[in-house]
Amino acid sequence: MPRPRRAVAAAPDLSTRQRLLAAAAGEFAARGFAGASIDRIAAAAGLNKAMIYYHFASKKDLYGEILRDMFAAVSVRVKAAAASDRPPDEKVRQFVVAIATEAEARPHFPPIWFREIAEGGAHLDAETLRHVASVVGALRHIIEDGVRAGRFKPVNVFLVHAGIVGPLLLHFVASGALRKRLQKAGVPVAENTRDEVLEHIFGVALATLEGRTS
Amino acid sequence: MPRPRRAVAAAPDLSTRQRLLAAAAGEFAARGFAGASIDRIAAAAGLNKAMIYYHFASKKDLYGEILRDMFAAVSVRVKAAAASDRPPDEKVRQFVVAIATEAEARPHFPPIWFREIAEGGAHLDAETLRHVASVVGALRHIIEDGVRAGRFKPVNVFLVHAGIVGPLLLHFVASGALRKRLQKAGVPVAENTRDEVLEHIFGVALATLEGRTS
DNA sequence: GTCTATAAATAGATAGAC
DNA sequence: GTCTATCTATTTATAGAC
Repeated sequence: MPRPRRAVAAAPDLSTRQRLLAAAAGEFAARGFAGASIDRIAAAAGLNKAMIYYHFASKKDLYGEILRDMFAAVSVRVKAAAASDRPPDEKVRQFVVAIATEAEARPHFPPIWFREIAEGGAHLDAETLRHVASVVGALRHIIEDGVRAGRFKPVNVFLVHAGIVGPLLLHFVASGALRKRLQKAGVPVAENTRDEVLEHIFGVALATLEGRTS
Repeated sequence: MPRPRRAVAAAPDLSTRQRLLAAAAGEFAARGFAGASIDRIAAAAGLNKAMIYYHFASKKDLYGEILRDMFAAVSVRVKAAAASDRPPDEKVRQFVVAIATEAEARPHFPPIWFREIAEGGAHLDAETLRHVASVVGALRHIIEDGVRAGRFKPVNVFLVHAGIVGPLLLHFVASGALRKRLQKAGVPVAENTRDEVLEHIFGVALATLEGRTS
């Protein structure tokens, strides 16, 4: 049911804008920034490409908005995990769940993240970089709290971060087209449920932090 | 000092071909398949773009050769690890070292691998897919041997694989431009040596296989 | 807000001289 | 083997009608 009347005249049409953002996310995920086509994005949104330049300043700006949304969402959820009053191991679990939840909410997230890593973060603007930084920062706080509580060893943040994010993104990305391709090549791809994978990754991170991995 | 005379007339000029392959690897790593430009590859090799079509059938064919070289090299080294007569834990260490060694021998390897994962392996031909499959297969054999010897628990291959390859590639990629970008954003990027990272990843994999992570 | 038409640059690929 | 010149399609982006 449509709202009976527009509240204010100036408000931009969110529906069109978000259709463009959704179509763009799919295109950037499938082909990368340089390979994505403004024409294809517009067509996928059922619109004309002139509409993209009506709503966004440039292809780079459009891509930047998608990146900002992704990392802002992760940042918020991860900081909430770090700020919770649960014990250290539960915070680590929440950290893993935070990344998984936002990745699942955006199918384009894992592939775009992978590509952005491959490009050395070339398209991350200052604000997005702060969000990325705050994700690592939140994990560092979780570890430091655990160390203070006598539960964790002071393991390097980047090793823990890579041990969580690497396998997690790999799982989500490999659940798609790559899985089918590998199956056709004779690789017996196992059926891990989402919860099994999360529990495994959490268990590995906890073992690392509790000093059971060396 | 140039060789005094060409041995056989038909032999293709390997030097030029390999200059093109090296330049292409850099371009594909930096911009992805769709974003890479034949013109830029030729210019980076100090040659003309017509030379690319003299040595390769198409852009896709050129990219395919780079992918095949990468995964063939990893496959060979990983199968050697699986076939060695060392104890199970040493085979796991060799598996980690195998991936790291080939990644270090090719700076373009980690970014291209990440991008190919993001694209669902869209550019992997049948032969390259067999190489990828054999990497997972080798790890599966290592795990099965360890289980038979009573040293490992029967952990899912893909979980172990993701736990090794994810963090490893992340480390190599994040050692480049991304590290500098994050440092400028205020993230105190730690200085992990190559050996520390490898030892950590090996330790985590071993803990997983020995059932110390749950 | 949405469209068509178009500009201007660049893409992959080929022809043909040397 | 290596080059210049060129073909054709596609690219990002804009102008201007409605």
